[in-house]
Amino acid sequence: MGKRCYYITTPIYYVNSAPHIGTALTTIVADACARFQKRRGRAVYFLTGTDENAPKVHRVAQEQGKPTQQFVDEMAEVFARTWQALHIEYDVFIRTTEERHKRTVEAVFRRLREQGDIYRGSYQGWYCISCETFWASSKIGAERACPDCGKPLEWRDEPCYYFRLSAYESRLREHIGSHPEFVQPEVRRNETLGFIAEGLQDVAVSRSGTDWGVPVPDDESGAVVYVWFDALLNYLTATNWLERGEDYLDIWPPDLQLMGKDILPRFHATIWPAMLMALGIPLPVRLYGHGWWVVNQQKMSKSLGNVYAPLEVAQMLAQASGCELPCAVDAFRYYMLREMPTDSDAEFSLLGLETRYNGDLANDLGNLVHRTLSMVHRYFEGRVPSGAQVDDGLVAVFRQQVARVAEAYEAVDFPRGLREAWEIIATVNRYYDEQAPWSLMKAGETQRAGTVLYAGLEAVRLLCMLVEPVMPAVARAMAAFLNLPEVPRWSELEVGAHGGAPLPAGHPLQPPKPLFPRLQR
RNA sequence: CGCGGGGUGGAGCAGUCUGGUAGCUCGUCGGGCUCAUAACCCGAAGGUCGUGGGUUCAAAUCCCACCCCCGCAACCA
Repeated sequence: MGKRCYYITTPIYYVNSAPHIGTALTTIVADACARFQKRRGRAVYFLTGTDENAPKVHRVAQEQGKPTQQFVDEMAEVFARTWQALHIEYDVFIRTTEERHKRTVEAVFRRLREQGDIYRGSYQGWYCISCETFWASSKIGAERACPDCGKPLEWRDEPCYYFRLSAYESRLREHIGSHPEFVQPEVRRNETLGFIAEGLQDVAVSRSGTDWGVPVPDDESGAVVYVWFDALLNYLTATNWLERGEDYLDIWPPDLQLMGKDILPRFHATIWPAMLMALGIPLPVRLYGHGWWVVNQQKMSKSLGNVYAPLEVAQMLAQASGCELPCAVDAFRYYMLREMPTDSDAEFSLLGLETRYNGDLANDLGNLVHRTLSMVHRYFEGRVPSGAQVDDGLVAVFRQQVARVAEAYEAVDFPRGLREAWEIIATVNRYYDEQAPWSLMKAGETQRAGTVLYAGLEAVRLLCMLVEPVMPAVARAMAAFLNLPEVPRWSELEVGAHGGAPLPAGHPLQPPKPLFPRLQR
C-alpha cells in the first residue's frame, strides 16, 4: 500500500500548564493547513496530543497533591476540550502515556541499542534534586544554585545511555542542504545549518532518579527514557508503525510538521531525523517553525502575568461584540493567522484583535456579505438574478486571487493568503461603488444591476471557500446564507458559470444578518 | 567573543532573493455615495527605508564597515 494521506502534525504539548495562545497558534495553523488540504480533496491525517512523560509533569502533579496519572488524564482532557472549542478538527489525539506509545519507544530503544546507535556512557553535570533537572554550566552562576528554584546544585556522575547523534552530522547537513523545503521558513533553515556546523555531540537519552516515564528496556538501574527521545516518537506511534509492517507507509512520512521556532533546529531538524535515519525510516517532507507571540515586546510568561487563554479571549470578544461564540472563536482564529509570526516574533494584543475584528471582519467581510444579500433581497426578491454573467475583468481578478491564496496557504503563509483573499473584498466594494446597482435600479436598468449583484454573490461564494480553513464556522454560515448544502470545494472555483453552477438563476437565498456585529469603542 | 535574525511615515507590517516612480492596514484630515454593520469609495498630510562608505546611468534592494534591538549558545522537553 502506498502513501494515501496528507500527514500533518503539531508537537505534543507539555501538560504542566494549560493551553495558551502560543500552543493555540501552532494548533490553529495546523488545523488551517489540514482543512485547506481537505478542501482540495486530499485525504488528511491530522495528529496532535500531549506529552506526559516528563519529570516536570510528575513534579507538578505532586505539588498539586494528585496521583500523576490522574493529573495527566485531567490535563489531556483540558487540551482536547480546548482544541474542540477552537474548531480544531484533528484525527488523532495521542498521549505518550498510552501503551502503544510505550511499546514503540521500547522497540526503538532496543533496536538502536542493538545496532550500536545507542550506547552506555556516563552523564556528568550539575543537578537540582528538587527539580530533578540537570543544568548546563552556562546557566549557573558561581554560587551553583538552581536557576529555577534557587536551591544548591550537586555534581552528579551517573551511568546513562547516549544516542550517537554525531554519526549523522554529515548526512543531516547534506539532507538539509539538498532539500530546501525540509526546514522552513528559511530563517530556521539557516539557523539549523549553523547549529549543525558547530558540531553535533551525542545526546543523553536516559535519565535516572525518576520513576515517571518509559523505563529503559532490559535495564536494572531503573532509568527512564529521556522525554525528548520519547516525545518525538509519538509521530511514529500515531501511524501504528510497530504493528502495521509496511502498511504504515499509507500515512508515513509526515508531509508537514508544525511547531514553534524553539524546538525546530535542535530537536525536530536534528535529533528527530537522525533517529529516523538510524531506523531506516523515510524523513518528514517539511518541518515548519513559526515565531512566537510577544506581549508588550516581552515573552509570555506566568510570572509576568501576560499569558492569555484562547477560549477566554474568544468569550470576551463574543460578549463585547454580541457576536455568536462560534464566530468569535473564528475571529480569534482569523487574528492568530492574519498576524501569525512567521520569520520573527509578533505582537499579540487585545487591541490588535479588536482592530482586526472591526476592520477586516465586520467592515470588510461581514459587511460585503450583508450589503450583497440585502440588495439581492431588496431588488430581486432574494433570488439569484437570471441571465447574469460576471464581468470579464472581475473573473480575471477572482481567478488570480484564488490562485494566490492557494499558493500562500500551501506555503503556510496565512498572513499573505488572507491579504490576497481580502483583495477580492476590496475589488467588489470598488466595483459596487463604480457600478452603483442602487442607481441602476432607480434608472430601471434591472438587468445590469442583476449582473453586478451576481458578481457580488460569486465573490461571496468564493470567499466562503477561501475563508473556510481559517474560519470554518463562518464559512458554514456564509454557505447557509447562499442556501448551499455545504462550503464549496476548491475544485468548484469555476467563476460565474451559470449552467450547473452552485448559484443558478432563481436560486433562493437567505436573508442576511450581521456575522460580526461591530465592537463599539 | 561566536552563531542566527531584525532596524521602512504616529503604530503594526509588506517590499530586499530576480536594483528602476516607496506600498499596505490602522489612526488623522477633506470629499463622495446611500445598497450595507455610522459600514463602502476617492483624495490629502506624514518616511533622507539604523549610520557611514562603495558598486551602478540607477540601491530600501548588491558589497564593506559601524551602531542599536532580539533570539540561540546544547540536553533547557
